[in-house]
Amino acid sequence: MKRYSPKDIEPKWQKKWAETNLYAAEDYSAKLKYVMLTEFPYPSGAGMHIGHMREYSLGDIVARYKRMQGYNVLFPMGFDAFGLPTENYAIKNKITPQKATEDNVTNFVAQLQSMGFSFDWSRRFNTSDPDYYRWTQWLFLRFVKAGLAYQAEIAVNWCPFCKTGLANEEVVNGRHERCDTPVEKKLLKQWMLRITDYADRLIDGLDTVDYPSRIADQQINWIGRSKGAEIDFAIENSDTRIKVFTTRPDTIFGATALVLAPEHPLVIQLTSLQQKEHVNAYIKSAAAKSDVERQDTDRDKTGVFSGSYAINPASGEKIPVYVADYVLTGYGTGAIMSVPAHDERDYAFAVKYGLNIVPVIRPKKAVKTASEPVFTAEGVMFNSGKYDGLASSDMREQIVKDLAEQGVAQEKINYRLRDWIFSRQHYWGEPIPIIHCPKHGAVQVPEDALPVELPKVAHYEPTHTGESPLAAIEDWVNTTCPKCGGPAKRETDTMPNWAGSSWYYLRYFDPHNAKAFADRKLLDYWGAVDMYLGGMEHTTLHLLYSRFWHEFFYDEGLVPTPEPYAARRGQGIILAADGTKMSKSKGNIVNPNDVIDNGYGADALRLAITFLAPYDQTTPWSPEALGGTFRFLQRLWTLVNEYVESDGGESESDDLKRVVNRTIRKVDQDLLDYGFNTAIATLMECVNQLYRIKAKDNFSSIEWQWAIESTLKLVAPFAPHICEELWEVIGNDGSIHLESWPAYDPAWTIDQDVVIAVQINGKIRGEVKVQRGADQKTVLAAAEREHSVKNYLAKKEITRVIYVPDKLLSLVIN
RNA sequence: GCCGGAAUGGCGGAACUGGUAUACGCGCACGACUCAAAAUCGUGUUCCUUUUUGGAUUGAGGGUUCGAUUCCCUCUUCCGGCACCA
Repeated sequence: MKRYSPKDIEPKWQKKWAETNLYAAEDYSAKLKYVMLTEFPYPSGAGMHIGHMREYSLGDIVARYKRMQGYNVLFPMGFDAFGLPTENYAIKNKITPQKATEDNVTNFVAQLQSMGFSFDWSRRFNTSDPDYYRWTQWLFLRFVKAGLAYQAEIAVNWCPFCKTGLANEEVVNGRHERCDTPVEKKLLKQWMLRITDYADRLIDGLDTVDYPSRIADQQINWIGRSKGAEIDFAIENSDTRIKVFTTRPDTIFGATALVLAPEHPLVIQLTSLQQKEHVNAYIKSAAAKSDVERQDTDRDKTGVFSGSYAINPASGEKIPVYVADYVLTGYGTGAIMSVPAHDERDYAFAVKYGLNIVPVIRPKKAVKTASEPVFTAEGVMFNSGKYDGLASSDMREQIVKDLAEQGVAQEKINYRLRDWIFSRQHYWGEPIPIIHCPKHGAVQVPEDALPVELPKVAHYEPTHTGESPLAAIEDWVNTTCPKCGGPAKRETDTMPNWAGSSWYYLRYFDPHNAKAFADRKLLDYWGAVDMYLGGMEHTTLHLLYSRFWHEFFYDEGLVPTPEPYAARRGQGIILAADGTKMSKSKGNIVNPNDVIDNGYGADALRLAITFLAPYDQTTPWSPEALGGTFRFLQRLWTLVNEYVESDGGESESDDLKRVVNRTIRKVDQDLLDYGFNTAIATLMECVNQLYRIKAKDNFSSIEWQWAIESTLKLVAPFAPHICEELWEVIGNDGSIHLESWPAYDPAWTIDQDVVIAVQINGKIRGEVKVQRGADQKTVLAAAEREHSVKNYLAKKEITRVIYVPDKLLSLVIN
């Protein structure tokens, strides 16, 4: 018998699968389609570590399982090639980003192939291919045409290290999520996408798809829909009105001040002569603060009196107008009514500046203990004129209605979500297909002139000026206006790296189409992605962005489904063995190729990654796990080879049928539930059991052939190389991966005899073996004969008997 | 502060709608094979006490129940997300 040597068999089958294009998906098959999508990787210089391989291993298991179940499976792979890391890598290595991408992709493909994943490589593309980004540009122009892409001069989050503007989603705690540099504000004219128009759809659409609640909740949280009202406050001795947003109109009688963000456009106008100096100084100091400082919630509230007064439209009271930077510009109206008695922040501010604190809501039930200074819950209104004695929750809308009749209020929904800043001041991205004409303004590049290709140049380093390096490439920038033919300049900003990934799954359906981003008939055939597996860290970035694009495309009639992904799952992160994140700087990255080259092979690695923990759980890597999965494969290898070499008689074991039928049932169920780790445990148990049975039984030609073949089929999605090899060893032609998934006979998954646990006063005191389906009387009689039980029953009276058929007998005695 | 998730042997983890807690794997111990080691195979392995018997045990405390890892209440710790969003 040959030894199990992955080094010999794995490359052999990888080559054969590639040559026969074994895993190619068919367009328009009579079979049911199944699109298994795993997030495509960013081809960095560092290569992939085993964390990446978790995602693809899981996707591959499902893809192979579905294929064996008779689905026409599309399991594609491509590369999300545009973006900063490649640009930085290229600058560092003094090569072009094009070359860097090519090198990195070659490396990535080799890594993926050495794992034996069943991707349909014929559909592969890079988002940086002009044939691909042509359609990214084309789709962007659809946003422009629909008025969902617009230019605005705004204070963007600027990363001084990466030298580019960033989207809201890319800033975490005031820092750039990729490089951890604190972001600055920079006033730039930017292209924006109106994702806020889709805020409600992005929330409501979640009801129609199968996402884990933590993913859905996170998106809902991020969008941050809150219902409230906008209320106008008149300024004393002036026609000016200040609009505030509040979710608690019911507390309006307690509003004892108006507070404006320092950036509010009316601040200057409202500032009195005496206060001018103070207010100007305050605005200046607020502007000097970084986002990190301003977002620190522990910070003392600061502010300054403007010198003006407003009139509370409900109470008619005169209240002071303050300027304070705890009020944010860019959310709501940038102004609030301050209700110190019922809001923690307003309370802290009021205490510091000596503002009136007027309670207007009290708890429904009188509380004996001293009430807290701030009462933020619902309650009963008082100090509130005609609303006194009514429930605050009931009156919330009524007050708005009443104020609306006076023309000073309206209902309003606000979102935390901001529009998506879509311009980046870098070379390595899709050029924004716009030409700026002195006469016609921003003109769209005509469809037949797409793609607007990136010029191939030697120098593309980012600038400090906020301008893209493309601006310096004169013969590219200077062009003619598509409308009038006069001299014009190209837009020099590029798209963010989230652009290409916002629609890539659609391109897999028709990757080589030169006439459209994808043929409509193919889009109709493949439909929504059936399962999308990816990282939790993309929930409020890529996943949200691509849902937005897709929902827009649906409205434009470009795609057949309102949502892109019918189901989504997020795999957990694999940490280093010490429980910290794998990172290049710590040098604790585990490279899958090292594991493979060490002799364990891809199959053992795939099993180890999957067996480690539930797929969605963050878990530390354990190198020892490889030993276990390798031994399992070795045992499988030996078992099958011994079977081939033996010439037994008839099988005399019923256990054989039982074990295999039960294994099929359990693995089936586990794969349905994504219980990959328990599926592998079941397979290990199965092989162990087969060894035990074999020791007492003959290897017969029929029962054992069925048992061995079924077992191999069950293991095949998890460890594809060894099963393919053993499939050949036992004398089969063709690939095991195109075989049909084994079915089980339910009759053979149950035992004739069952062991029944006997509890006495809640404690297990013994067990009895009876026939399946035995009645209570029989079991009780058997239990009473059982000597371990007998002692407890002596001289006692059984007061109650609970019998769970085939499982347990519970006796209560006194 | 708000939203979500988790806590089970020395370790990773298992346990269906409340029904024999610790499956599977790692590690460890002992044994077989070997001159020896590795590899492989076999046996054992929650803890305490013990010859057996017995007792305790799923982060802590309480509750419901014949019976709770599972349901309810209170609390602790950890992880992820959001956060001066009015």
